[in-house]
Amino acid sequence: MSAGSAAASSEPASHGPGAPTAAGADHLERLLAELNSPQRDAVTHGEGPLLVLAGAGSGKTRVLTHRIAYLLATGMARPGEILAITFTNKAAAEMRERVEALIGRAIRAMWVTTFHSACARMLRADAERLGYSRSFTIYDEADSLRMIKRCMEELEVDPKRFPPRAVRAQISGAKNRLLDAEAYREMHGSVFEETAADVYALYEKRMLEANAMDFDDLLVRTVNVIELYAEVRERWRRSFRHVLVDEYQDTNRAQYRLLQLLTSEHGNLMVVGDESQSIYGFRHADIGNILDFDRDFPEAETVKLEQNYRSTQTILSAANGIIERNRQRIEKRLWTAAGEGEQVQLCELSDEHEEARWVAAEVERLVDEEGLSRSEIAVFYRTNAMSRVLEDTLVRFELPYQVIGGTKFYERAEIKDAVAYLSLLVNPSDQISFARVVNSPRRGIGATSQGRLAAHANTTGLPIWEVAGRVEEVPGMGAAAIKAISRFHETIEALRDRASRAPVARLLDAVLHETGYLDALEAERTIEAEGRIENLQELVGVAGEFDANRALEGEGEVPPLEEFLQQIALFTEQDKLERDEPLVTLMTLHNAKGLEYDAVFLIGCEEGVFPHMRALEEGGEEEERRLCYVGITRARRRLYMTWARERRMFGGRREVGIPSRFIDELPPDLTERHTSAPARWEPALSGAAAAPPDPGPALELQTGDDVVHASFGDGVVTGVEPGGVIVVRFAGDGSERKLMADYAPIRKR
DNA sequence: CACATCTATCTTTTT
DNA sequence: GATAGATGTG
Repeated sequence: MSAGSAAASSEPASHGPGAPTAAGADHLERLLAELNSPQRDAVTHGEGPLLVLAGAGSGKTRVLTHRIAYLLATGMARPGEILAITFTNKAAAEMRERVEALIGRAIRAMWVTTFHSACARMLRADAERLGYSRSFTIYDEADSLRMIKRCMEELEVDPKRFPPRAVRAQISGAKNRLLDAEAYREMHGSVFEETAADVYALYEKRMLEANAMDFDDLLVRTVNVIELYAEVRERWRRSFRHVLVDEYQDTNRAQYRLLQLLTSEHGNLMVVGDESQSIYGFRHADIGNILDFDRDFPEAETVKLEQNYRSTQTILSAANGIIERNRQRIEKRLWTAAGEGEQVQLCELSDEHEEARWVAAEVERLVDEEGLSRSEIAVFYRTNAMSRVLEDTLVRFELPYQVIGGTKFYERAEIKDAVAYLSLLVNPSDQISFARVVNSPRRGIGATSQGRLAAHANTTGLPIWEVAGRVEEVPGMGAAAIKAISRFHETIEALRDRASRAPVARLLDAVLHETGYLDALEAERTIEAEGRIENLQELVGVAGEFDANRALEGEGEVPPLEEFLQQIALFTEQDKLERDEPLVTLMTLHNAKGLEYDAVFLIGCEEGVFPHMRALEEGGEEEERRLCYVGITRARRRLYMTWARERRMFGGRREVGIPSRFIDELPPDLTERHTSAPARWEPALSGAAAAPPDPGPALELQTGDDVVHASFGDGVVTGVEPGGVIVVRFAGDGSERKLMADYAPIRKR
């Protein structure tokens, strides 16, 4: 602790490590002793750009945290001069904690955040230069899509011919390449792209009027303001003399540009990443950023971390075997000092239900017989929809679990409503939030009246809230609507009066009561409404926590409500990952990045599912393979990969499952195959090229077939009913029973 | 204007 | 099998 404060109070050195004090030297030695040789090279790097190619599990967080501690301990940087960027808020919090543990004290002045949070924070200071107010609202994807639909309506674009989602994808893509509407228009020429350009132009106009930014805007506007204003540029460059970026392989062009703008003078940019784990290309992440780092920053030094501290050699060899097939990569081979470990278990099941049961049974076995904690077991799948069957099964097995991702807390209607109320208090121009809450609960302000309000706002250029304040002036507005809107306006105005002073939790509570929102829910008297009320209470709880933290840390410059809204707008699901209770964790492969578990199940390894058909169509085979690599390398000791011979997609169609190409790409001697037989799992030949296809799914039974039941003995099928139910009369006691053909322990004679 | 019912389409992955 | 949009009814 003494070393840390001594270093911090010294002046930042403009050169490499100076002569530390005796205590400092001791501290430094301890800091470096915990590292292997390439890790130490990275941590003790002097000034200038540095690329750390960190294979999975090679200790990249360790390198980052030690590097920061090193910068502080040597006096190369003061805490306020460091900007460290991570992928999720959770990763950021963890990194801050670990750095603080290393240097032995809290360091509030240091920025450790995500790209989006950092940008939001910078924009709070400078958005006014771009015509936004500092209290701009952050629109999530659903909000921004709503705005796009509105713009399309206004331009009379047929949403059947031009799906709003596709238009939004175009706009988002353009922004990520830092193209504004005009630049985009010049580069594209099809009818669709022309239309997208029109929508894009109007969208930008309406977003500015609404004082709102989408996720892409946060990055783009930050780049804009830094490019346009020399004083802003200078301010941030001076602030961030050392910039460190985690998961660099997932950065896009806008983020790259931002880093370039911030660091081009001093060149103190350290990026850590693994091109083999670049899995956000669909969101315009550019793997070229990491592949071409040494070209973009010619004086860059490169360090490769290949020793893995997480997994068994078998798991690493499996991962290497897969990723080797990619062309877009930098040669890198993971190795470990740990032993070989267990073979990779491959299992073919008849359908997704059997797959889920098999996974559940194996989880149970791992817990009961191998002594694993449930919290050390995870199941990964390609798409969120695949969690459903699994969840049903885990419930039946009474295995406590948590799902990360999927329908998120902050996407629930009631939560979005509550947040929209708060947004409207802060930002009266916010059209989308206005539209969301104006008639929720029902106030008799329907589509017609809302349309009139919006139209009047658009034609006069007045903020929607102004217009609502003078409804009488809106042409065509009926008397009842005028009254309802005026009342609504008064309610919100009264709440706004308190907004700047009151703690967020109390304000939210007042909002929910005084707008009649809670009353309406309570009046519903349904279980669903009760759940909603509970969710809202949880949100009040979140706000209370926020208030408490704020009181603890002292007030910032930003009003509490604004800060709260910004924080939850950029909150992600990973952030709430629970590690205390022993729960089996279910999530998509994308969510799995950066995590590790003793045992990992990768389900749905079928062509078309994983690799996903649409990804393949878009030429993303290599990215799918990287996704597989990410999944495999999450496992410490045990890895299971399963596929189903048949799977029901979107509630009906049966799809025939062919084992994923990734299964075939695994080195055969590392694997052990199992195939579902009607009753049991028999290990097949180890590493056999392909298990002989089993007699198909459930046995096909007809009336008159003779069957044997494990406990009831011989019987005859007397009926076949829909839903896989068969009726069997048993010879033993003459009883007739209904059985599930798929699940009952029966076989044909 | 609110609510119920029907339908088409959907599923990648998310800061 | 869920949801959003369209259509119909009171």
